[in-house]
Amino acid sequence: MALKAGGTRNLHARVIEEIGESIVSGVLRPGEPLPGESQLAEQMSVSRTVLREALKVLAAKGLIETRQKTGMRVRDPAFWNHLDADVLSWRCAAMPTEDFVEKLVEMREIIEPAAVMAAARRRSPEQLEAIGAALDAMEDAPDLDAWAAADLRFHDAVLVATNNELLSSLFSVVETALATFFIMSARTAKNFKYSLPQHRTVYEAIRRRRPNEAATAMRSMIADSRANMRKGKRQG
Amino acid sequence: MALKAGGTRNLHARVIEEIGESIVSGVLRPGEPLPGESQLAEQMSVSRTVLREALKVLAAKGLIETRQKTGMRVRDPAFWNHLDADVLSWRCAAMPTEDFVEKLVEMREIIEPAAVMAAARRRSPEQLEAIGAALDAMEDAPDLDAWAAADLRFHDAVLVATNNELLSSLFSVVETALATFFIMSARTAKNFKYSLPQHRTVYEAIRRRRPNEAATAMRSMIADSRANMRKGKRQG
DNA sequence: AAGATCATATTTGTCAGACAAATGACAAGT
DNA sequence: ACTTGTCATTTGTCTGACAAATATGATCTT
Repeated sequence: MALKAGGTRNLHARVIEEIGESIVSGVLRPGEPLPGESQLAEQMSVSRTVLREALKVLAAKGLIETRQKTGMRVRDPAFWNHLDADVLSWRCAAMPTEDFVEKLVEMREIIEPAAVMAAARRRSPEQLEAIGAALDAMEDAPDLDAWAAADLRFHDAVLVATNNELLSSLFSVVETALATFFIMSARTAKNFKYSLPQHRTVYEAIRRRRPNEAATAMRSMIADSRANMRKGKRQG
Repeated sequence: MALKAGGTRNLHARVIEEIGESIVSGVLRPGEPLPGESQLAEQMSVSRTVLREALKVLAAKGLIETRQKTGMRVRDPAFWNHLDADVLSWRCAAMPTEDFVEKLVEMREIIEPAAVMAAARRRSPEQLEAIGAALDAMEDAPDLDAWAAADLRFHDAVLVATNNELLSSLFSVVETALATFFIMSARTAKNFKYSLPQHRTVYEAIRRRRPNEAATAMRSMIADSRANMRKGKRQG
């Protein structure tokens, strides 16, 4: 959610990020043995205690594997928790290749139409209202940033309305990763197309409990979003 | 993947599991402050060092939040990494309610049809062969366990063939959680319906690069699987 | 010479105690 | 009533030590 300020975090957080990024970005290759704890701790100017706390977290994310005497090794990417928010963000920071963005967009194309269908069936009145509030915020948005923020809230509200926390959790992970690219693209796209009418169509379909209508509207919305990204890419 | 043997793991692993399960199962309610580190460490008969390593991991999973002076608090479930393999498995251990299984099945219904479509478009020859190998293993399966294992390999091979590690990662998390319920159900279902023909249809559709055929076959497969679970439930 | 067995050194795992930094709570002053 | 400052408590970090595991190489056996 909030952008991480790089300066005043705890030490282990910095260590986690530094090593994690090195692994995800490919600086540390899979199978490669890392230096011993003592050595690595000294190298990073932290105590072994702090380093170990960081290593445990990285192990929990599936990035490394540690055995006594052998030391630590970078695990094969197949074992990484790709859906971990940190892993994903490190990957975004390191690998802004179109290939990866495509994978994220593909996830979104799978999740969101299914999500609006579920939301149309199961949303509560309060959840519907939350979606409507985000929609209003988009209409009143003074600038692009406010619009993007409200848009995110809109999609988030829809996902919450599915009443399936696995689904909303998945979306939040994917979406925060996509948001960076999205904002980037929106900024560069001169003739950016605000897809408010489609948002309203989605909202209405959810309100009237029409799963199929909601899904088709959402699909066309995503198609536009994709087009916007392409446009931004060409101009950037 | 492998079942965790409870006995000889490292201390912090045990602490992680114990606290994590307590949180996910609801014994420790959200917002509730945990005892201080020193006290908690003594209470669990481990050093503060070990306890802290465990707490960092739990914090990385979004389960707890720690601030100086205030201590630790259990975070609201909205912040949990529901897609974390551990969180999910703890939840399965603690909450075998039908409600939760429904959510898992819903995820599967969303993921798999989309996945086979992607696989039909992008699979490599090697990936196709892996799917076929799993299919053969299912045909030759001597007992239910072997059949279930091969079935899992089949679905896994399909997901890998999407060439989208986010998708396969998601599936592996959901599926391992579902597997426990699935095997349980299969055991109790006397007239269990082996859906091999449908598996073959899926395979053929992927081989011939027919996304839509693959998707419909997969959908009917999942529908049968769901019916089997219901059947098992009634008889168990 | 080849293989099995064992000793050892190295590395992670765990522990205990200390101090630093942050911060909520409360007292004091305006 | 509000601000300010002190204080105590809790987490954050460091250090050094020992236990447990195990890869490596030496030694012994065949």
